[in-house]
Formats: sequence, C-alpha cells, structure tokens
Amino acid sequence: MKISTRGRYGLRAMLDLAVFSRGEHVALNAIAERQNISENYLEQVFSILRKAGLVRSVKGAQGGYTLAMEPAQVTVGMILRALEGELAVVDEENSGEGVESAMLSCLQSNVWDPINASMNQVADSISLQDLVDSFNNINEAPMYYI
Amino acid sequence: MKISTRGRYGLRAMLDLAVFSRGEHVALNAIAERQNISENYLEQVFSILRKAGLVRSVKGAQGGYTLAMEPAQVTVGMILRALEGELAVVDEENSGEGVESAMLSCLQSNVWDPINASMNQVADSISLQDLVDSFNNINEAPMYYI
DNA sequence: AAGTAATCCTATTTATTTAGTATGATTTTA
DNA sequence: TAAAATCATACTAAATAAATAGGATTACTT
Repeated sequence: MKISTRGRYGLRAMLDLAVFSRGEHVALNAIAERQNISENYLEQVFSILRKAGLVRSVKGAQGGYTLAMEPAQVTVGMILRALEGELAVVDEENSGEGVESAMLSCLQSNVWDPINASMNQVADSISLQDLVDSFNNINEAPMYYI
Repeated sequence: MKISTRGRYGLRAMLDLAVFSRGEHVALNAIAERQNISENYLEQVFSILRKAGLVRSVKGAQGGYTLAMEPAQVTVGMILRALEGELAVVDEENSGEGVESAMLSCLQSNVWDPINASMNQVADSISLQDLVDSFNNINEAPMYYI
C-alpha cells in the first residue's frame, strides 16, 4: 500500500534537480548530501530514471545529471511509474470461471480500476514545475530559475 | 504500492458474505472453499474484521459470521482501512528543518495528500451493496437477496 | 600522459514484511 | 458427550525492499 523509498527518493531527487540545477549538471553526491540519501542507493535510482528518459547523464569529472525535459513537461505520474511500475493498488489477471473468478472481476472493475484511475489522474495532473513553484513559495526564496 | 492479500481476501470475503448469507451465519470453511482461500488465513482476516465491527460472529457448531451492518451502510473504504490501515501511499512525519525537510513537506502537501484523498474518496463512494448489485448483474442470476 | 572525479554496473547482504501453517483452547449445538 | 465451529497465538518460509560494496568505464583537468 505504500510507495517505496525508491519512488520517494526518486521524486525528491527530481525536485532537487529541478530546483538546484538551473540547466547545469549536478553530481549525485551533491543531491545525496542535500537530501540525506545514500549516494550508492541514489545511483540505482538514477539509473532507472535515465533509462526511462527522465534525466540525462554526463560521465567523467565535472559530469552529473540534468533533467531531460522542461519541469513543466514532466509529471509526478511519469516519475512514479518509472520508479514503481504501474501505479496500481491491485493487478491480478483473472480469466477463470466460477464464483471466485466472477467476484474477482467484479472487484477489479468496481474497485481497483477506479482507484487506480484516480491515483494516476491525480499524479498526472501535477508537474515538476508545480512542485518547484510550491517549494519556492514555501521557502520564500524565489532565487532559483530567475 | 499494492494492497496485500489480507485486504483483497477480506474484501472478497465480505462480498461473499453479502451475496450468500442472506442474514444467516456462514461458516468460514464455506467461504474459504468458494473463494479458494486458506481457512486458517481467513480466520486471521475475520478476526480483524470482527474487531473492527464489520462482522459479527457466533461461536460453536452451526455458528459462523454475518455482516454487522446492511451492505448499503458499509463502504469499501471502511473494509480496506480496517484491513490495511490508513489508505495512504506515504505517511512520513516530518518536522525537521532545512532543504530536505522543506521538500518533504512540499511533496506531502502537493503529492501524497491529494493522492491519498482521492483514493479514500473513491473507496468511500463504493458500498458493499453496489458490489452485490454488480455481481448479480454480471452473473445474470438475481437469485440472491430476493 | 597521469590523476581524479564522476557515472555505470552488478553482486551481495541485511532487514522487513507478507503469506501461510500449525496447534490448541474455547464455545455451542445436536 | 461428541462434533463443529470460532478464537488466539506462535512459528516458519518466502518474497521484497533497502542498503552496501567494489570495481569498470569515461572524460575532464593539469
């Protein structure tokens, strides 16, 4: 029922990147330090984000990561689905017969599908830019992304 | 990210009870058999449901379980919260300071809270009676609850 | 050209949670 | 009194999650 640390760390790291990178590469150890996350573990998370096309990497000294798209183009849903797989509270396939199977289908279409749809809809309605704006507001420090 | 078997089994068992009990006690082994669930495991699930006030039990031979309320009064949300705890994808408390903490609050209020709210809203909008109706429709066998 | 700072890759370990099993006690009906 | 059921709890096994570790590769800098 809970989103794992991978998803939570990853979303937070993406927000960190959006707030602090200003188009330049940011090394993982900077993010890891700011966010108090194990650098080794963050590497695994960024490997997923990179393969999903959400961040770009530059290897070598002075390398690091940048967002692959504008913050306004990236939704929370895209990030979470990349890290956690389909945003779904249940995904049983069910192709049997009988009472058990009929109830499983009934629950799938009346309960799980609507819950899954609403989660995805909310997650897709929030962009990384929305988070950046909110964060800057909270911090009352509109110094980033001038 | 997934609802555990406890929640899934429990919801299915509640639907089974609503469909098949017609106000009489139903023994766990009947449900376990119909739904293909380990009886021992179902016992644990029903222990939770009983303590949550969702079912009533009668001990001894010819005993069993009945719903504690009318199916129209019980929502999917009530059942799932009883079995799974708060329906929330994240619940970190966070009372620190600094960038890390500010981002955690930002994500909590902009992402997790809205997702949690929408899940609960959907789950609370579906009653057990809705599921019974849908199940009977699917089965085209309006023979229960005459 | 060498050294260094970074990503990249993947194996291993540890901890936690989930799922299921087992057993015996208690209660009530027949 | 026997049988059928809930009740309670302890235990085990499997799966998943979280973190750690270490080396390979790449590219910048001096």
